Amino acid sequence: MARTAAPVYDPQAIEPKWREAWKKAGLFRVTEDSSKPKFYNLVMFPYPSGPLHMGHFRNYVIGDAFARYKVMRGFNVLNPFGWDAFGLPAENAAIKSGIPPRVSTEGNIAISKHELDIMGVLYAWDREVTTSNEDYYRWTQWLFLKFLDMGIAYKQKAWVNWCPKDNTVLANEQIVNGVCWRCGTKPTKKELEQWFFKITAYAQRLLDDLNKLDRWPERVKVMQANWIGRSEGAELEFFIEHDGKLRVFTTRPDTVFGATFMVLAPEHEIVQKIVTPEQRAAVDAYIERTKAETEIERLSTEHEKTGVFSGAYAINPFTQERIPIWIADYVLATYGTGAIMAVPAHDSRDFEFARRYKLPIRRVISVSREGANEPLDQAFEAYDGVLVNSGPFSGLSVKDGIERISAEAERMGIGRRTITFRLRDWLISRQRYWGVPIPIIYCPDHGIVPVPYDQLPVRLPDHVEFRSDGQNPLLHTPSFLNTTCPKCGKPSRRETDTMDTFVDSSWYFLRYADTQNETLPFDKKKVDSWMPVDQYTGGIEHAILHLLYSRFFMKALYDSGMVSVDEPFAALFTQGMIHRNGYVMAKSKGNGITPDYMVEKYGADTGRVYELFIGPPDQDAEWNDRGVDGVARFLHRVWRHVVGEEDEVVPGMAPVSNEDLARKLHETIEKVTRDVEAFHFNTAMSALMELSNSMQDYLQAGGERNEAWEAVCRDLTLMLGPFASHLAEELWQRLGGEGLVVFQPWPQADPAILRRAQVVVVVQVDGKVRDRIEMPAGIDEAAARQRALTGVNVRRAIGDRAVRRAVYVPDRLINLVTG
RNA sequence: GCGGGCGUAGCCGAAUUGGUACAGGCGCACGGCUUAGGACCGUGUGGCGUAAGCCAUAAGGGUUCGAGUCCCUUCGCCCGCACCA
Repeated sequence: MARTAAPVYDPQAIEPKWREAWKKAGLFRVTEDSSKPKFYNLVMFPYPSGPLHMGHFRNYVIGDAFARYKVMRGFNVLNPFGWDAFGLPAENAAIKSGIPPRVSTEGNIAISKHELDIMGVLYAWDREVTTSNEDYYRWTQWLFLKFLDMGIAYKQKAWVNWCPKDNTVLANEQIVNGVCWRCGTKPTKKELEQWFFKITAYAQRLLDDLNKLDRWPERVKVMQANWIGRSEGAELEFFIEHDGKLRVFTTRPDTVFGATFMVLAPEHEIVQKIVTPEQRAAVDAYIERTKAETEIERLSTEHEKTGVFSGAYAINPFTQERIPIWIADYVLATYGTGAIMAVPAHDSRDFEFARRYKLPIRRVISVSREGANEPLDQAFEAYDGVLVNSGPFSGLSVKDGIERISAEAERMGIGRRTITFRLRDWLISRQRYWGVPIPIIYCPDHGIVPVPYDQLPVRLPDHVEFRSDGQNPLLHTPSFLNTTCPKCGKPSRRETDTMDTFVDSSWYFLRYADTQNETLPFDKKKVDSWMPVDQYTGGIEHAILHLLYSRFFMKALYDSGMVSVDEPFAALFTQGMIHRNGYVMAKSKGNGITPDYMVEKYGADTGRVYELFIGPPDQDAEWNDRGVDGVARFLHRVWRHVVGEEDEVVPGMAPVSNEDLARKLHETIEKVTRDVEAFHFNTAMSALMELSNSMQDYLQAGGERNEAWEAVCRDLTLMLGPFASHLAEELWQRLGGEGLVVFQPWPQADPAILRRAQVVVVVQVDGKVRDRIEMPAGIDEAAARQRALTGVNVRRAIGDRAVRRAVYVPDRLINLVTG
């Protein structure tokens, strides 16, 4: 038992030098003119909040491992990183502490960078993008002006969601479960002049092109489709008695004969015009009441439907009946036309409302013509019925009824078929300081004047006074506020609103292609050579917001001719979150494991491999401190096998041949390759552990550390390259390998070695396993059957019955059927 | 309510196309090494049974030579949307 003084695995001693080596070798420093095929690998860039924990690192480790793997597979890999650096936390901190956002943000970036570095997560740092830097946000402003030119940026007075805590407006997408996505406060309503992007102009394309995204998770596409919310139907006009008309949107024009009243949203502008003197007091009181209600209360399905009669009547254009016009907050001002025709018999909400206010309910759809006048105890909403009580249309199917009544409304000049989307235009104004200034000037003579392109950027002043009342400091910064009109030179005022930070993140992946450009946001050729992103990895929380906005940007830029593809992300992977002690790992929960702790206790590689091994990457996973120990043991064992010289022989072990070990190696190469391509990193790590176990068996059975063994060591080392990257480099060097692992070709499985001479065929009798017999590979059915019948167990299981037939799966299984 | 997904050892989880259920890790047991160790190294580990074998993938049924995988019913859990006319 020779005990030589082989060095032990000491991660802290070896890791720093390999990080230096990668940087020195220019890992991920790329240009677009390469003979290799391009691969754009991207992880969602973060808001720089300072210290990172291992929960954050799942994303970065997956991205880093995949990028390194693709380099080894011979791709020219663009693997950039940056910082989504504008945003409220820095500004709120400034109000509390007085530290300017630019200072705290830069500090946080430095801290985060350090943590990425010590974990061996490396990027094309020469392409780093920081959205709060002038050389980035001037181009965000440039794109705003471009959108203005294209007519897809506009300013409008609107009732908007206002977060009283953050003191700013919110886009519809930023209200999650009825509360502010950032701070959880219930938003209120305010009527303000605001800037919008016309994302609704792209609704149909955003919906249709989801079909192109065959490498996106189904659930993300479903969420986006639901969010876009396309509805086919018709707009119909109802005359208001005495004066005017009312347009409604309905998906069920076939039920128009059952419209027994109308409902307006309280905010509908016609309300004030039609309300009668007798009802005025009641209507005003009702509107006041609904204003006081929060969005969450009003939108709840449990919320009992309330309303008030306006005093006015409309005429149902098909029945000529006088029907009352009500005002109720279950109708939303922002969807459709803000008004509906109520068909209580066939809409559960109208039904509930009619019951409460004793309004007539008339059935116009029935399963058959006979059941026409049976009373209903709930709305009949099904599409499989026939029209009844509908004049000349009675007897038609719902489908035909929709067609014919829509056509008739068009002929009468009171309606048209139309499509409505749930998606609203994107409200981008924010009444806050730490964001991209909207490049607009208000001139007393010329009104809204865009800042000319060549006068960009509109600089965000660093020295402002933060106010405890939360008001935008820009309003109180004369040097920013006061300017002159670009058209006439008169004293004018700047727009003080800044842009939603989701604007910044809607195009950062394009800037990575051309970060140094000083004349344009990006050069078309450079962007075209990298886009689309081949693999995008990030959190599911961006399923709608960021991913929808970026798709919109890409389509708008495609239309402007600035880019040649109209979908930004060809493949999307959304990783699950890491929990610990029952909670999502988070600084605020105090359950975070820091990279510094991991590096100090185990080394970066153990942390990297554990992040990959912890479970299926698309699912949430529980951090288990003992599981980390298991991974550490695995890496130590690999070291012992590859570097060590100790004798590991255990008496009595069955010998493992070099051939068997080589086959295991090539099976592993095949499996790890397939798993990594499919993002099954957990099973890829398992496969590497299995190979290590086989190497252990080989040594314990007295296998020599011969040339064949060394070949196994080399390929295992290469396969560890993307994952336990530092360890792999060290092993590679000790094995006498040339250059860096990350620049070696990924090992290839050799079919000749994979091929077995002998295979174990499972023998079943009537579907139950009775034997396993070694047979020559490629054996035909007749021969396999003959051999299968030789087994004692098999013969006993068959007994005196006859084998009626056999099902043979070549080289794997034969099932003898007696029944 | 609508839409999507899931249910496998004590725990996290494996299982191309329907073809040996439970790979890998944790935990546990035993052994080694140690003054000692909850460290490290090794061996074993679904249940019942002396064994042959039988039973096991939420529950029940179906299709099939064969079902964790496909179909139906029920139960449970998770996620998304939720008065969108």
